[in-house]
Amino acid sequence: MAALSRTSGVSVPTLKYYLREGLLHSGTATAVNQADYDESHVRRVRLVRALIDLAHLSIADVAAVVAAVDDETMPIHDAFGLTQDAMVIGPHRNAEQYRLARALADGFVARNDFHIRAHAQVREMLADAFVHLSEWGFIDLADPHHAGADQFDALATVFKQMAAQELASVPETHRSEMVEYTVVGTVVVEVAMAAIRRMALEDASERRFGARSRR
Amino acid sequence: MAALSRTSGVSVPTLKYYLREGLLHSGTATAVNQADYDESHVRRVRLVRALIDLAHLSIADVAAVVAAVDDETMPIHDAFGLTQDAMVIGPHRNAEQYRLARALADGFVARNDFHIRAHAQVREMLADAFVHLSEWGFIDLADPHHAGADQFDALATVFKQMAAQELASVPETHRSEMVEYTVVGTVVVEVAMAAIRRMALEDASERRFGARSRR
DNA sequence: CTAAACGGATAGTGAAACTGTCCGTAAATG
DNA sequence: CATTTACGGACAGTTTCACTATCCGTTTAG
Repeated sequence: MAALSRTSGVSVPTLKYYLREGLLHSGTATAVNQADYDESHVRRVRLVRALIDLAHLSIADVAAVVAAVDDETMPIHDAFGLTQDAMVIGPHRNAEQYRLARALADGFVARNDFHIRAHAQVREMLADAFVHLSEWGFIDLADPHHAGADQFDALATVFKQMAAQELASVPETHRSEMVEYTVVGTVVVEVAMAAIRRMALEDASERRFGARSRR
Repeated sequence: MAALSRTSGVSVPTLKYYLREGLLHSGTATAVNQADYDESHVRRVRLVRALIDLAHLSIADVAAVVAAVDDETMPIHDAFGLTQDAMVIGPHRNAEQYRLARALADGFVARNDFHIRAHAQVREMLADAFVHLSEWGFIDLADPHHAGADQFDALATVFKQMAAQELASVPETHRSEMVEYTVVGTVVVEVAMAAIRRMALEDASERRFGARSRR
């Protein structure tokens, strides 16, 4: 366990805590007070830290994700869906404003032929984002063909291609490793994309407002 | 204040707490025990909740953002840069692995002609994401022309166009409103994009793995 | 043979984000 | 005019979360 702590950079007490909370499967016992941790444990700790540090998930949500990863009877696609639901950002869900946004989100899904579950939480994630966007005047909930709509549809096309490529590159190994790979891909690429977009925004801000800074 | 609480959906004690922590400017006092809150306060609470709920910022980080928003002497572009630094996700920053990733990130910035500050925290955000990506075999830190590199360069091009359009649509109003608008745009559009990408991933997962679920 | 390390159980800690209570004043109501 | 109600401000209390520290019996290396 000390070795696992060293390679993962997580303290031994914290590893024990993860063990208790079901985030980490126990090692194979070699004696009453000795256990071996292998490569799968290293990957697991990395997964947990990625979900906590990058996706800001709570311990309980991470537990839900790893439960889906570890359930060997659950097909890959179903496990992936469950993990996606656990990782959703933001619910607001008050008022009829939300219902409008939800309808807009469902329309978006249908228009772009996304094959996703009817109750996929990501629909609410998008609807919530729509609520915020409308509150600030980025979009108009009442108008399905608002200014930004084609912008989002264009993104849908780009992301569909990228996602197909990403899923195609998932190695055909053991089921749980494949689920882990897709889950990590979801959150880490998301952060990388966010970083690139923020760079583009700072660049654009420099081009539009930079001159004012240099009096 | 009760009215502000009603329209914003945030409890009165919480608003008082935000007032104490400097997240909310006080209203104009009409008497010793009476203060008026206007539209700017509603927007401010919305901004705070967006940063907390969507960007997962801590109260302290939100305070840093609103300080930049409120400092009327600070040019828009500088304020935006400060807020970007406060919103960064993820630092890892251990080992030489990180230095490699940072070099890769800087190369990416230069190659795509991003005009961003040399010490912009978003560089570390991207480098951190690169570390995670390499740990899982998505990219190879040693090889600057790894498989995913052109993928990211393509995103850079797309995001540059989107960012230019987004910044161009910032209304020419008061300085602080313009900064608020860009900050909110950063985080909310990010969530919307993440949702769309996750939809694309679930869609791709259905196409690749769905058949296995239906035995 | 002894001392350090191990795994497991349980209790404790510190920070963060609220929440509840009290108070003096002031406006609204009858 | 009297009284109830709401207000803003100060400050103490609470809850949750993510760890962290301490014991304990075993075991294994020196």
